[in-house]
Amino acid sequence: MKVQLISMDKQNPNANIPGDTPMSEYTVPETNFEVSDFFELDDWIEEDPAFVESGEPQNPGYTVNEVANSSGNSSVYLEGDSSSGGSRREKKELKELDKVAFKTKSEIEILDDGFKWRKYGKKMVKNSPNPRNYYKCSVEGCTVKKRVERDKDDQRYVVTTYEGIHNHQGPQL
DNA sequence: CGGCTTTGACCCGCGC
DNA sequence: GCGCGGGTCAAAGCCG
Repeated sequence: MKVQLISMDKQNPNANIPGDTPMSEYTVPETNFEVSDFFELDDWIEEDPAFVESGEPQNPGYTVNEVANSSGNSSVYLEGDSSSGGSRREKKELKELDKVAFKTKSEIEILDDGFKWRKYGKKMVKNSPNPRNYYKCSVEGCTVKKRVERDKDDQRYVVTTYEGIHNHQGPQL
């Protein structure tokens, strides 16, 4: 599983919205923003062959996933079961999930990335004095998850980790 | 009233 | 086998 760290610091002027950059570390001049503002995810990675080959259904998914996919392993997240009785056991279906972490300098950790999230858990982690929050895309059928926590070293930063692939285009409908 | 938070309990994998 | 760490569930409350 891969984790990409993208740090954004308004101090750095040489910011550039990725267009075809290697996505390792970007610096975006921002103050208070919305991820969706500078994240032209759609054209950030557009048609990643690997992504396409992974047999994704309808969707272009979200960059986040594509980024991860380009890392080499495609992942198919099957929650397997939308019927009743589904339980956590279903999860074994999961392959390796791709993850992408964003590190953002921000006061608030609820950055609006255009999707509607439903929080489903909070946890205090050992290596950090800060809690970690768990969110899930509230679109039916979409199993994308997101985790948000403050950087333990720099509380000014917020680390957001996306996991999974959206099975729908834009934000919730 | 319906959807989302909250929060403690529960579950699971892993290391000892 | 047990305990710990981390992730998830779900009941109840909150808020629009």
